[in-house]
Amino acid sequence: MAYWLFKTEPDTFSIDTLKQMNVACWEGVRNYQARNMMRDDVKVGDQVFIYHSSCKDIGVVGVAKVVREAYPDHFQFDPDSPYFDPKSDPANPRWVMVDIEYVRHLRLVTLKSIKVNDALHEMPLVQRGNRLSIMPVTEQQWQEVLRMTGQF
DNA sequence: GCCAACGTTGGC
DNA sequence: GCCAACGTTGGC
Repeated sequence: MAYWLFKTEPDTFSIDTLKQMNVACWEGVRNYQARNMMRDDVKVGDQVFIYHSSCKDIGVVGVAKVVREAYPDHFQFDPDSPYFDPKSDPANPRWVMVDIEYVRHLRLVTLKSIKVNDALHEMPLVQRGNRLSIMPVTEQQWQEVLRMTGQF
């Protein structure tokens, strides 16, 4: 079982929305590196940190788990969707999504606190210029973030 | 709102 | 294949 971190802007989709829906598809990833990880490496049962970006309280806010592996993201074919990609061929879809299920909220672990934690300085999240919306998390990093919540 | 960093696009 | 222009991300 692997660990991941998924970024989301809470104004668009938050951990609270995920809790309400219980299971949600993770649509709208339009970056090849992130897509390749979703397509090849994200497996049912993997655990996911939900991270809020571009907002007041930036950081890790909860946990989800993967319940369905990569399948075509249908929003790429919807001209009314912000995720529409006119260059994607329906016979060979360019973008995929996975489904995740809500597990729990966490006490906010801020980006600021992650940045100053030596045990976490190798997380792609805090590496210079990183903009990946989906990234792997090691077992040690996962445990350290959970520890930082003070809940475990 | 600003802007640094980075990915993508398209002309050549 | 190069690279300048452009668009996006995302913290501040």
